Amino acid sequence: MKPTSNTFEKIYQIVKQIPYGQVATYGQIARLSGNKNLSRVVGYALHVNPDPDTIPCYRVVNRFGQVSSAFAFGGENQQVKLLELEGISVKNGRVDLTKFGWKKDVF
DNA sequence: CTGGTGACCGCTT
DNA sequence: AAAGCGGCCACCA
Repeated sequence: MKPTSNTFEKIYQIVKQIPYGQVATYGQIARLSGNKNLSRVVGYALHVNPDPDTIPCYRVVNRFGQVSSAFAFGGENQQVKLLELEGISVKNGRVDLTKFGWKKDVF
């Protein structure tokens, strides 16, 4: 059991729902969580990342498809590497949300 | 207890 | 059209 706040749990739930080979944005997760302004808390939620095994925070990027610098959960290159391993082309730390953006509609 | 910050985004003027 | 500002939640000092 985790006395974690309901909001955090929701965020983790959404991030866990991110399919393979796709990336979601903080705003998107925040919106799906219920409050669009939760975007900030989303970042914090991944920051604590209590379950990096279930929460692929590396699949979460900002609205510009750019990976945050503070991410560095084990190496900025590691983050980009993981995305590339998923089949996501990372250009200069940037991802094409137009191609890899989490589109629930298409899926 | 209060103030301020933070892996952000959207809206208003 | 562009620019600036606020807002929500949680944690830290």
